[in-house]
Amino acid sequence: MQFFKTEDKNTHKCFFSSLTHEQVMSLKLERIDRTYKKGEFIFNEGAFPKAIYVVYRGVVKVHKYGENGKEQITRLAKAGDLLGYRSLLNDDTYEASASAIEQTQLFKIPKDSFFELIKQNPDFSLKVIKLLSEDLKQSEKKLLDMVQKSVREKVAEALLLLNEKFGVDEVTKAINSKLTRKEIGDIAGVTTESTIRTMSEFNKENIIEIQGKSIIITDIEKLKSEAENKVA
Amino acid sequence: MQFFKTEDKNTHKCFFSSLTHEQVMSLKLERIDRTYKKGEFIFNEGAFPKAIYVVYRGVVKVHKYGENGKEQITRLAKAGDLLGYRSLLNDDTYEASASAIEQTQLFKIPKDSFFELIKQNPDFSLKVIKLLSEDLKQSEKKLLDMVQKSVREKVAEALLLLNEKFGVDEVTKAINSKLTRKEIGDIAGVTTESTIRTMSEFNKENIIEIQGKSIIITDIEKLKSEAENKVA
DNA sequence: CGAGGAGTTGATTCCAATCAATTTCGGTGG
DNA sequence: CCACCGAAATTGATTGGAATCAACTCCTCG
Repeated sequence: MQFFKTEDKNTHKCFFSSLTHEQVMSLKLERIDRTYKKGEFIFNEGAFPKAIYVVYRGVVKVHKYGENGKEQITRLAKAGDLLGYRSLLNDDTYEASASAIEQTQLFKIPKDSFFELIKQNPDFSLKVIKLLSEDLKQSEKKLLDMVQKSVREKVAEALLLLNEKFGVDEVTKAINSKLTRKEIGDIAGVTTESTIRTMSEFNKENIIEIQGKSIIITDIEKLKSEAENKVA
Repeated sequence: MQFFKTEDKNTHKCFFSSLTHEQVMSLKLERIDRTYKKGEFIFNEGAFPKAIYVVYRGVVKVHKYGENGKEQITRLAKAGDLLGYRSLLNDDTYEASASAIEQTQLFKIPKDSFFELIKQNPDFSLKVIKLLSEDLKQSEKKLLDMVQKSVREKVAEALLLLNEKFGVDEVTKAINSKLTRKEIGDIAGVTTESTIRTMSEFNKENIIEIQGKSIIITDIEKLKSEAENKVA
C-alpha cells in the first residue's frame, strides 16, 4: 500500500495505510513532478484551496506575516506530512502560505476526492480526526510556549524542532537544514539578533556547536532542559 | 431533534443536528444535574478522559498553568460548545483543566458512544472534523496574536472575546461576565496590572466604560481596530 | 572582483513585568 | 446593622529582557 517512501526514520506510518487498493486508486492522486525549488511557494495566504498536498520529499514551511510585517513560521512539514488540509476542510481560504525550504516534491489530492473518501471510509475519517487532534494539541502547546517562555527557551525549542524535522547528518552529526538565522528566529518567534546571541551562548556553554551554517547539538539533554524553563 | 436549548442567540446551530432520532437515543446522553458552582473543576490536567461534555448552561474556562506558575486560559466554552473532546479523540490525558466560571450545567457523552457515532455516521464525522478544523484555526490565529501583538492589542482582543462569549445585558449593555481582572489578563496572556492599566486607558479614551466590575463596550469599532495593531 | 545578503556584535531604547503601597469592595460574624 | 477581614482593584516606581538601531565582517555568487 505504500505509494511513497520516506527516507526519514522518524516518519509515522503512512497516513493512507487504512485504505484499500481501490480507494487509493480512486484518489486520483496526482504527482507533481515539478520539484519546488528552495523558496518557491506552494500556496499563498488568501488563496482558495483546491487540493491537499502530501510532502514526498523535502521540507516545507508554513508561514504568515503579522500586520507589523514580522514573519512567523507556524509549522514545518516533512516527508509524509499533509499540507493545507485545515483550510480545505473548513472551506476557508488559506490562513498562511507554504513554501519550500529545500527542494521539495509533492503529491496533490483533489478536494472532492478527499471529501469522498472521508464520507465513505470511517477509518479514514478517524485518521483525519486524529491528525487534526494532534495538530490542535501541538498548536495549543506552542501557544503556551510562546506566551510564557523566554527567548532562551524558545530558541532551544526551535533547535529541538529542527533536529526532529530535519534529522542529523550521519557523519558530521550536523542538523540537515540550511535554514537562515532569520528563519530559525521566525520559528522561535524571536528576532534574528536575539536568535544569534542565544545560539552563541549555547555554543559557549557546550550545548551546541556552531561551524558556519551547520549546527551540531552536542548535549541534547541539556538543550531539552533549557527548553523547559527549568531552574536547573 | 433539539434536546437542549441555549438562551444565547449567538450559539451556532446544534452540534448534533445531523443525527437521527435513534442515533440521539443511542448516545446514552447523560445529563449532569448537579450544577457546577463558580470555580468548580470539571476535569483536571493529567486525568484520563472518559467522556466528552456539552455545555448546557453557563461558561467554562479551559486553563493551564505554565512551569512558572502563571495561568493561561486557552478557551472559553459557552452553551452548545463541546468540552474535552480533543484529548479524548487523541487518547491522551487532558492537557488542561476545565472549571466553571459561573454556574454551569453539562451533558456528558460516554467515550464509546461518541466513537461509535463517528464510525457509523459519516455526516457526524464530518462535523467533528469541521469542529476540530475551526478550533485549530482559532488556535493558530491566537498563536500569532500572542507572539506579535502588544499588551494593548491583546487586552482589546480579550474584551472582544468576552463580548462574544458572554453577550451583553439587554438593559445596561454591560458584558455578562463576572470575570476578575486577573482572569481577563489570563485570557489575554498579560499580567493583572497591565490589564487594569490598559482597560483604564480604554476607559479614558471612551472605548469602554468601566463601572466597578461591569464593562460596557461603547465603541466596538474602535476596540476592534485597537485589537488589530492598526496604526490608525 | 564587486555587491549584496547573511551573520555578528555592541549600544540604546522601551514595553511590560515586577515590586510595593493603597484603596475599594464584598461578604460575614458579632 | 455595622465593623472587620481578606480578596480584588488600582496606582506608582523600578527593573529587566528583548527589540531596535547601528556598524561592521564575512561569505557567496554572478
